[in-house]
Amino acid sequence: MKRTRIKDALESMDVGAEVALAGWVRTVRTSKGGFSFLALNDGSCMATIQVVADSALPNYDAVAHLTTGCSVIVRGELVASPAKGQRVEVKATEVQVVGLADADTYPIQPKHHTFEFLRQQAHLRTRTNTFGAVARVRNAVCAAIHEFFQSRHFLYVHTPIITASDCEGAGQLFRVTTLDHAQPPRTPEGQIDYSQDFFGRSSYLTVSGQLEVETYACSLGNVYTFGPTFRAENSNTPRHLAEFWMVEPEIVFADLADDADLAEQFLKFLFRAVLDRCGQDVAFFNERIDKTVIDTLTHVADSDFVRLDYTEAVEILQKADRQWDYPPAWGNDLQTEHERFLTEQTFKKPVILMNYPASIKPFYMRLNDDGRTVAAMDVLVPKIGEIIGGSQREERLDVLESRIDAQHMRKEDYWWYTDLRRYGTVPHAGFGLGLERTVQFVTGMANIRDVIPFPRAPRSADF
RNA sequence: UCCCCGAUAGCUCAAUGGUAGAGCGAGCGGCUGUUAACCGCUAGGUUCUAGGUUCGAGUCCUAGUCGGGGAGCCA
Repeated sequence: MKRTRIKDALESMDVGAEVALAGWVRTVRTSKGGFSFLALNDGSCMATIQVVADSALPNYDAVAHLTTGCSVIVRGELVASPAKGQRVEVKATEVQVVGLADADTYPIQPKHHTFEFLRQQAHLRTRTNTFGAVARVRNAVCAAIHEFFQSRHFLYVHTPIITASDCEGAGQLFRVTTLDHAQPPRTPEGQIDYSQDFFGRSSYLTVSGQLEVETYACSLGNVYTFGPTFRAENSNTPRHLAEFWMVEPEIVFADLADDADLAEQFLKFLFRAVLDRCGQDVAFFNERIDKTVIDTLTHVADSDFVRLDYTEAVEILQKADRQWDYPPAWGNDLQTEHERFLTEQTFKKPVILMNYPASIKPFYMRLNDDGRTVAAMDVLVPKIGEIIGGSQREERLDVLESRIDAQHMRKEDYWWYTDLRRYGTVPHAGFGLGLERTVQFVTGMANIRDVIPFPRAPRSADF
């Protein structure tokens, strides 16, 4: 059948049009006067369309007993609504009941549910206003990510999900193995012999596509990866997942300032795209979830990001008139309370913090001329905190190798990575943007587990 | 992993150590061009689990499980 999207019927079709709607019943209001009102949703938009079914329908008795969650196909005429609340409604000439939903057991009721409850019903929660809206916004963000980079001629690169490099330095890794856990092969020393494993060595799920994507950047120009990422950290917070999606652009013949400019343009593009294309959904979030979302998004999209050296930030924090749980000190990483103070109190807009102490950052970040800081950059936004982490990469072979040594890593594991510096090295830079944190920011959703379809977190891998 | 808080009807929540309730949802009836409609009636409970204190525990104590918030790690 050729379906009429409810969004089209509501927004752009003329009275008198014949429509064929298909979707799920949200609420039913039956009058004993011989007609029923069905509120129908098909996911194409936030709104439901009102279907008027009367007793002239041959199966009217069944229609009048529809309940929340039933699926139906409705054919009829789009007519002007005589009552307040909607421009148009559908006068049904046929209501085909496709699937019933037993009201005694169907978990989604036309009432408020907590997000904690709906997380246990993740397969059905997209039938609610909130999760339908989250899904549409997430889709819009993903489309905008590709648009932004494609329109700037960045090459989309698929970096591997499974990686054999066992020390990328970005957190705990999930091991990938086909060995028998009960009886793993052992080396003469009694260690598990991973040389007999599937890949002939230890392998893991990736924590970042950055090192691999640098190889494409250093031959094909500006590139980006966009895919799933895995961290085995025991993080139990509303901002962390064990499986999440990350966007990682890499730009060549570019330095940290170029990187920061790209990050700012990128975020503004994404926020503007959501405001322009998901108006109904964002309006819903602004009304029901976080009353500041639209103001914040608009403000961020229209204002210049602050650029601030780590060293200056520490000075600002030390002079601030407030008590810290952790007093700021040069050489320590900034605490969440510090980051939020800078972006929410001091500047009231996104802040790009740059040039962190080398001792607290990974080996691949470029050492600055002062010898004690690296060309790192974090973009901080209100409420979420760090949404982007990036850096200019160390392109000088000797400096890179000494940094690898200093962090007690094995140079031979990075032979291909250092080759990029050995042959035709170029200055380059990049960053990582957490997709879910971005969706959190634009929707105001407080818990990251509610902006990904099936969240994976410690002790939580249902569905 | 650490700190704090929580777990009672399908859902959202009440209940001084003394007979476990309400709203919503569901079923039935009434009413109505209705808007998460409205009115009435009915059904619906191992108060997370295991111990303990007490004449008596949803309530107090101990341990555990699960969930939420904060912190750390980070995107």
